[in-house]
Amino acid sequence: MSPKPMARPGGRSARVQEAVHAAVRELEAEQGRAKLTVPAVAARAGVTPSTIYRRWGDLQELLSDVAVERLRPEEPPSDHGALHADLTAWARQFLDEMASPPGRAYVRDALLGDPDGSNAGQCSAYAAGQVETILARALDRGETAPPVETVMDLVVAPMMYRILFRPDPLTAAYADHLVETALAAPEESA
Amino acid sequence: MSPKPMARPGGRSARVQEAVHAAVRELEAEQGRAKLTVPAVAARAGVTPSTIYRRWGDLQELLSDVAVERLRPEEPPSDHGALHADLTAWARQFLDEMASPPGRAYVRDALLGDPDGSNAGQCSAYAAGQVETILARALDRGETAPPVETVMDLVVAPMMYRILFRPDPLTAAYADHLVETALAAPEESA
DNA sequence: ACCTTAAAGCAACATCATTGCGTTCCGCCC
DNA sequence: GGGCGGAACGCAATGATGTTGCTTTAAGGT
Repeated sequence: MSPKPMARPGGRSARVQEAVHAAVRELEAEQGRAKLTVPAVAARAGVTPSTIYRRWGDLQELLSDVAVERLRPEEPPSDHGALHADLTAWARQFLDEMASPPGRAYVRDALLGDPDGSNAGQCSAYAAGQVETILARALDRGETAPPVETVMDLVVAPMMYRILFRPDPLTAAYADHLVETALAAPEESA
Repeated sequence: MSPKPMARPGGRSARVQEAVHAAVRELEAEQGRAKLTVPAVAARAGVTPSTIYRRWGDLQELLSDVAVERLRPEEPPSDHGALHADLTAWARQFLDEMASPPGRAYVRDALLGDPDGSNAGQCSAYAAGQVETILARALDRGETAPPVETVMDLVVAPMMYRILFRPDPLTAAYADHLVETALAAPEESA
């Protein structure tokens, strides 16, 4: 649901949506979240506040929308020629991005203004898609690979849990450890 | 940080805090979250809105505060005489409570109004404490038990991840599966 | 019992959220 | 290609919420 279902996808609506999203990114970068308010975003985007309220409902939903867009992976995971190397590299990068202060903020925002959970589902789908790509490549090479669900449970979930629920810093070594566990696990799954 | 650090713990401050918390619970039960607003809570609690704004900052922090209180376990996990049975029973109950609509709401609230992450950390600490109790009992009996961190990573984290990021319903069988995995894991950890 | 001071009350003010109505412009069909 | 229907936007007024300085109360220490 990143871009809300637009009955009128082209032209002005699209321009407004882009302008508003850009305004959010700019204001966030310039003044931080505290100064982010619907009227402020509207002014920067050259739109009236009522437009934003009508399209997004409130600030949280708008931020959630923007956050999900930022969390969308921009390219498929890099190919290192072997499952273990691919997964390790991906997990490290994922942890790095998500555990960073901006990453944490995006995740929180995505979860926040999301009454039906569709934005959060989208985030999970992004990660699952990346993992899926890595595993499919491994199978293509003739390697044995665990199911996606196993990797989600053993690698992605622990990282996200710690990011959300624990203040402690996280290291690449932790990501490596989780990958080891996942690849050592029996091949069946939930 | 459930009860904010009160320089004046006794007497009126305590009464006000309790009244406000009670007002939140009542209004939430009576009218749902949509109608929950700071002035409304203040009116029900018999306080002025400014008191709430000063003590909690905004509605989200107040809700986070109340949510954490509700997530505090009320009793130690039940003792079934064996590690496997104890963990399975606890995991099922935990999943049941957290995956329910009110449970999801509390978790989200707790994460939400929590700039420094201390409330979220408290939630995690509650779960870790319960697990710790179960594992300590097992060791007392002479059973071998994995470290707390392993159980957090292999049982708690996957459940919370799915609760937060996926709309799909979760079953007791899933909790059982996670416990199996955790108890089958090698004894070392992160 | 007094003094100190954190915390609550009060009230005015600023800002934000909401809504009805008129206008614009997209997308479609003739 | 020109007009038609309707969705989305702009504008402006209104009500609700968030914010702040000053005053008053009462808890806790001396």
